[in-house]
Amino acid sequence: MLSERRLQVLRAIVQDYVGTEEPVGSKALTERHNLGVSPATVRNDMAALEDEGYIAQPHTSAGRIPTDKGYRLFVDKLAGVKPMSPPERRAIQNFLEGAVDLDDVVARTVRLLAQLTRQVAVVQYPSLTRSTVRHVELLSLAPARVMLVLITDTGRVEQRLVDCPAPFGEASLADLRARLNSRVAGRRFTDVPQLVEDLPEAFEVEDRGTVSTVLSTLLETLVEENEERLMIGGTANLTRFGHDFPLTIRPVLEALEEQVVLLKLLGEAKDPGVTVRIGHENAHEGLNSTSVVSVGYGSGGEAVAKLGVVGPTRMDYPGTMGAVRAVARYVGQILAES
Amino acid sequence: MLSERRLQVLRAIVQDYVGTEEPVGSKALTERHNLGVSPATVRNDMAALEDEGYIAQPHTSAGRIPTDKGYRLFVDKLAGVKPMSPPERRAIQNFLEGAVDLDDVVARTVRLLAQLTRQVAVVQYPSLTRSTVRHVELLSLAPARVMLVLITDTGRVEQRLVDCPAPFGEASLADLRARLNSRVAGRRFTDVPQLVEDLPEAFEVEDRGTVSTVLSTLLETLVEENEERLMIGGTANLTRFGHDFPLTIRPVLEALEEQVVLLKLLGEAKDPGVTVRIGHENAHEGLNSTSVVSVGYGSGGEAVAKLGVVGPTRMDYPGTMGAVRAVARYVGQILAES
DNA sequence: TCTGGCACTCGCACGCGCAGAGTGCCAGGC
DNA sequence: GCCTGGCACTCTGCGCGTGCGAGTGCCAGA
Repeated sequence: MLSERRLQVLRAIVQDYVGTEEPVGSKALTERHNLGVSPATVRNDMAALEDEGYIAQPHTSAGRIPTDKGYRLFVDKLAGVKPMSPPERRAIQNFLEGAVDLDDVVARTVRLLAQLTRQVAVVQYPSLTRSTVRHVELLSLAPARVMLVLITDTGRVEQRLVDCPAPFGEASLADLRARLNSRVAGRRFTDVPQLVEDLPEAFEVEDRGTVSTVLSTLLETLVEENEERLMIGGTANLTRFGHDFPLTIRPVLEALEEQVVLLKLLGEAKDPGVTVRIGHENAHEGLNSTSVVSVGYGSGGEAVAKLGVVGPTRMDYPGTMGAVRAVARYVGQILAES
Repeated sequence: MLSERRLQVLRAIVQDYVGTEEPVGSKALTERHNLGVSPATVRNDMAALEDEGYIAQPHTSAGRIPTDKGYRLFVDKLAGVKPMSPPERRAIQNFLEGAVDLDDVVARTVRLLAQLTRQVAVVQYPSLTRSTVRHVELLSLAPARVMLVLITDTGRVEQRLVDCPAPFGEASLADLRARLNSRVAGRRFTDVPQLVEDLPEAFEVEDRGTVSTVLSTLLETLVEENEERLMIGGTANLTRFGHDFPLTIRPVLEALEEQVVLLKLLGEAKDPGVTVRIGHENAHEGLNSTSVVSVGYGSGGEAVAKLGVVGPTRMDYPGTMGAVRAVARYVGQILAES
């Protein structure tokens, strides 16, 4: 177990390194933080911290920098979440309230997060897993062609073209529309399959094929919608990564383009609060020198999606966590209102 | 006017520089291209080309590199568009045909372009300016709340919530839906405003306010939709920019995030064929060291949107132009089929 | 008009040495 | 037992000078 002072030393190292981006030595530490002890003492503590794997030296006789393990301890034990100031909160709220539709909400959220944290922001579109169906619309485009429009309670709209195995009359279509909506409107996505299971039986034999086709398209759409979309922004902030960033930045850009990777990344965060994954804690190796700060957000009590930022492990964790948490909270409010 | 050989020298310089990324000297030129003359002669030609501003030396006694003006001449006079090989064409077609919906078409196109050109790809969503309305759907969500869903012939769906000034009955709603569709279905966006102008007059006085509100929301949506969306990809290719790229890459990333900038960029290309804007020809100064190769694409004869790539001025123009043109052609085909 | 030759100019890589920062360790003091 | 000041040591980074090589411009001759 580390003594109280050693923890303070670690905290000071993290703070200084995040600020200066340069390895920090014992002397500088005692000057900038009044720890009440001499550099020599700090040196001993640093040696101990290094033995434990919390800090490391890039090369002999340079200062120390925190390791992933060091950051982990810092985040877990040594630093809280820095709350946003009231003016910042107001700015966030104002900015988000200007949004005109869901796309705009997401777009604004991305910009906001990127600006506040000066890092790369990632925002997942509100998930439909927990969403409910608001309305299903069926439009006849041709005798054997139907357009299916799904509207969810989060305001998303998805459409699919359905080629019917047989011509389908307007009357049958209206019938299907009515039956379908009476069963699924207001219900959860996950409940829909069993709710419509026996629906084809209510129709004439010659229409059953078409009804089945429409239904299976609907189910596909529901599933597909769960493959979330997301939006990223603030990639220009990657240039602040470090001096050697040509090598670092490349895999990060590649990872950011793989939506699957990002979704998995956000998905891994299970905590109700802000989750931080540091360096090698990230499964994707392109992101081994980055940290991901993420949190769920949602209109009600339930989180319907996640958002977060990706930045260098050397980041201001308390500030970033505060910004991410605040933005998530206000986005949730906006979604609840609309 | 430059002699034939000097043009050949310029062409050789561009090709070598694009290949090696290093300033090219007179000796190397004569070795790699059999120009039939000695280095000394080439030197004279190079001096002339430099006087005319087609090439420059980064510093005294280094080789020459092409200037923007040199690339311009190269693109206009010295190089054609390199057609894709049949296997490449087949690969493009196969890849695009796997798309399930419009979003997927655009997403695949971006990936394809980025891969083929190894540069940053930008694809604009098919424009609605020339699109027509397929259907307008109105759904009653609450007594004084209507959801408006617009479906276009390109398969896009947009929805808006409308808060009505007064409660609006189901019957009136159905009436409005019918009248609206009979007027605007199949019509061009640009024609819609005058087509619905006198529509409120057909309704009872107490409903007119609501009808007007719905209509103006519809018109807003049409206009807003013309603020095109776009998708970008392949940003990881920016890392191949050059050795000094920290400074170069930053403004490019920033420009890429400003959709407005990109749209303007693509919009500037007026030619029916492939357009190339080189270095300082780009209005946005963050893109002064990049070239933009773009082309319109569309389902019919008309171009409904643009796509292109952004890369270093030192790029393989013939190959890039060929890839951009081929992708545009096949995307057009795919759109026409669906 | 082209060519070979020649002198010239720089940028760049290399080697060297120095200063500075930082460390580890040790002996002494509270 | 823990903290402190001192000291020797080890690196890295930087500035400087040098030599090399690539590339040029110019000129006289074919």
